[in-house]
Amino acid sequence: MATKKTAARVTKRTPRRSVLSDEIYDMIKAMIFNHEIEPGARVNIDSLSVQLEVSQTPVREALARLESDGLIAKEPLKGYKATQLLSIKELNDLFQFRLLIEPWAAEQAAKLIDNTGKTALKAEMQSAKTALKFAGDGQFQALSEHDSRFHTLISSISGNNTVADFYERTHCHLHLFRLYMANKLHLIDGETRGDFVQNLFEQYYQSGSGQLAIKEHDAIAKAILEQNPKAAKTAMHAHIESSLKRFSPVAAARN
Amino acid sequence: MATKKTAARVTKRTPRRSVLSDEIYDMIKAMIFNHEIEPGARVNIDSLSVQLEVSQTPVREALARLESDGLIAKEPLKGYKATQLLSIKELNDLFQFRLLIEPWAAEQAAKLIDNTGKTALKAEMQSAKTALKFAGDGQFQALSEHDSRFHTLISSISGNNTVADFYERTHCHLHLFRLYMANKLHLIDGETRGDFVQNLFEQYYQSGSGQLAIKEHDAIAKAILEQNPKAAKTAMHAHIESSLKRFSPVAAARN
DNA sequence: ATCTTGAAAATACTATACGAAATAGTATTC
DNA sequence: GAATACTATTTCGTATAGTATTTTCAAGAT
Repeated sequence: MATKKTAARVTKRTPRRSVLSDEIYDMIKAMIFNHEIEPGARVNIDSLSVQLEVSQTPVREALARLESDGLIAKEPLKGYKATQLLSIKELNDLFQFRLLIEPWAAEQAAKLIDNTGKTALKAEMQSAKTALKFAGDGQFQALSEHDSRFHTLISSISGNNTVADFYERTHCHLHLFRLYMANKLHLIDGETRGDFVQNLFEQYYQSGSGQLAIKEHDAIAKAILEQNPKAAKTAMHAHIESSLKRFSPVAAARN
Repeated sequence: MATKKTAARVTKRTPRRSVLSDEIYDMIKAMIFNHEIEPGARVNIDSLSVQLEVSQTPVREALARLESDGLIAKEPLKGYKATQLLSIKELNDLFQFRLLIEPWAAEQAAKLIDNTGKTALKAEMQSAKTALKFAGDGQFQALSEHDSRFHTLISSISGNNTVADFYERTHCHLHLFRLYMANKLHLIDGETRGDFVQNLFEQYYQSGSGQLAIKEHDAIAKAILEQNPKAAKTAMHAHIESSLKRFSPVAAARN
């Protein structure tokens, strides 16, 4: 009988990856990320649960969390809808917030980094460079993902979990990626300001600023690895300001 | 016609206070706030729904939101439990974070405040003083609520909604109040270190530091009302550091 | 023609019951 | 005494039904 039970257990379906509602949360977030759910679009619980082939319960929990993340908004008795793209002011506010915490985080990271951290930081920079060489069409996405990991890594090395946590909660790379995608999609739709937008991206992200961002990351990483707090702080500050300058025209094109 | 419509709406049963799950969210948060749900205690969906006399659905949504607020932790397949009290490190991290954003917010507030803001700020200071005169037993709670409103107000006057939002999400007054209450309750339970704790609170919160905090608030409010950004920034910085000093021994007593 | 209005349809919200699966605790076997 | 098997409890997800509210839209009133 023991054998029988064991056999039964072996044949049993995979032991359950995690909690379904967490997976649904990630899935919906991804849908927002890549415009499967467009900014401002209504999010219907029923159709989502049908689409994802789960019941409403996990969908509801996921949406509740996404709401408190500020990624979707709830209007009582009217339902959820994806939040709009960042306005110019919101973009500025967000980057001002980042300017308050991230330069400090970089400074701390330079002070406190250990060998594990150094290895991780070097690895991230290395993998980013090789990935960006081949990314091709998905280059901006690859850049965005690297950017997210890079900043997350530094804030975690800072040793202050509260700061690291709040950086995460900005979901800034998600917001920036949505801005990028929104313009890109308009381009595909063949809007007349296509040339402007096209120029913007080719110039800023794929050839120009993509490389520029990596250069800025290099400067930050270098300062941290050399344990030079002042330099790390300045480099991070410069990077965030420079990044804001790159994104402002994109947001402006939509406001 | 318009009249008729209005009439019909009036006779109709109350248009529904809001969404139940929002109310439940507030209720559970309040239960955490005042130790009806103790730190680390398990939170059972079923019993909560029975206790609050609602079904499980709104409880689930509320708990999902509370989790992303960091007030409740979820262990997959084991359920929810209230988070522990802040450790010394967490307290330090939290206050470091506040030091990064709140002095800046005070500075901005001093630059940008308008008449509406001035009126609100004066009113808050005034009502706090009168409330604290009469509060008696609930003095610390009154102080805590004033503190929360005061800092929220300033961060909102700063004009940066992202910063204001993230200040809110620290739930710092809730965490501090829990620390306070935890010690207070132990006192009631008659623990032997009662004298120590008693002394701590009588000295720091009810007579001493309660007044001190108000004095510090006064200095901040004055600087902002006089539109002196530099002074506002330094005053806020000093206040947060001083506040941390007041709470550290409390947290230390529990770690 | 514009504006109400009011029913039908769609959707959000809540309640409830059930089942599958995992955890935790207890008993049993070797 | 340790590994195993069994039981109880609890979480997690599903399904479904019913109510409340918003939305839609076409007929009727101004």
